[in-house]
Amino acid sequence: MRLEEAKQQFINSWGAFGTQWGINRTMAQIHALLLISTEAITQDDIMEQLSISRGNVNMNIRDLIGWGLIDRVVVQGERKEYFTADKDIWKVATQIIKERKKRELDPMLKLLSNLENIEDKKEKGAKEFLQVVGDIKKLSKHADSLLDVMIKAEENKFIGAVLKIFK
Amino acid sequence: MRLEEAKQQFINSWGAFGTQWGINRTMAQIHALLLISTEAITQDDIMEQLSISRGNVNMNIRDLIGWGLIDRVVVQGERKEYFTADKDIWKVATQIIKERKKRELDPMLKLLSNLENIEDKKEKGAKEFLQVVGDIKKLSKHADSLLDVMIKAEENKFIGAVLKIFK
DNA sequence: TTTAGTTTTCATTTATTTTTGAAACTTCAA
DNA sequence: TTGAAGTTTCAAAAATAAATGAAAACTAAA
Repeated sequence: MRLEEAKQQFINSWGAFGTQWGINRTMAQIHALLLISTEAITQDDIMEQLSISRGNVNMNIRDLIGWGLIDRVVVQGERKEYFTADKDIWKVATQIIKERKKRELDPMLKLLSNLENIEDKKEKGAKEFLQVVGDIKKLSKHADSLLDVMIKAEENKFIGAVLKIFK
Repeated sequence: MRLEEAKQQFINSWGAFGTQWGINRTMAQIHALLLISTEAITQDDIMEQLSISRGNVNMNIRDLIGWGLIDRVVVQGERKEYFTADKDIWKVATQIIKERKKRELDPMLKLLSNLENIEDKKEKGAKEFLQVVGDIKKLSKHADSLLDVMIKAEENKFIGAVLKIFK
């Protein structure tokens, strides 16, 4: 396989994996493209490389910035905006974890706490319901703190050194 | 909030969360319904409770069985098939991890190894590409073994005892 | 066998998500 | 100011994913 072919396959497969994880295919592809771009590139570059429309590029870039996965960079003497992605995969992973935690785990914990507040706790089946809800909540909380440790590892020198095995 | 309302909200929210994780909304709802059902229920029960068609129920049940999340059970003297879900949330989690690992992580590792086999490794940009691919592969492998530990914990008494803190 | 009850399949339909592209908006140099 | 270069928005179109429902295929009792 040649380099260009491999790059193309990386972008396509990354898009396909994204889909399975509930991430927009194009967003994943743009991220993939930026990951393997040695220099910052423009919206026009992305449009051309992925054969997609300007609007599509623009919206997904905005999302990716919202996820903290890519950055705008200013190039001296250039009018156009350029974009880059952080190449440190561990940082990418912790950033994604951080965001998904905030967007999904936190709301889930809130929901579960809510559901525990039913009035008729003596009702038939209430015990079983509360058991399941409580168990999911407990597991979610453990996952939450486990992920916190991983995120902190990125920010804290000491934990980072300990967890370096995983880098 | 009353129990019935809470159950309904649990099912609906679970479906919504599923969507975000790339899981079919109905599949997640059926699983939720079975999680909070004290007894085994039939396809007709599910159709009625979730207001969905027979075909839909049937296909999603098949998928859920494929994921190892629900089981067919035979009820004495009944012609119809009944279904139950394992209520042990830790088992549910490890089962999902196990399956996603098999369906997604393994193929990803295979892809990445493939991409490392480019012919023109001296080409401009090849070094950076191989760096990113290699890094993702490394991280994936670490995630893979970390998840293996978690899965093993479910099957191995000793590790299980150690990780009991997370249950 | 036959047949009534039950499950499965899958071509079509429906719903949801994503993409497009043109207009509106912004920015900045002349 | 003006206008050209660049960016953003969003209604409509296209693509994709999911659901329906009726027919086919099972299954077990009569």
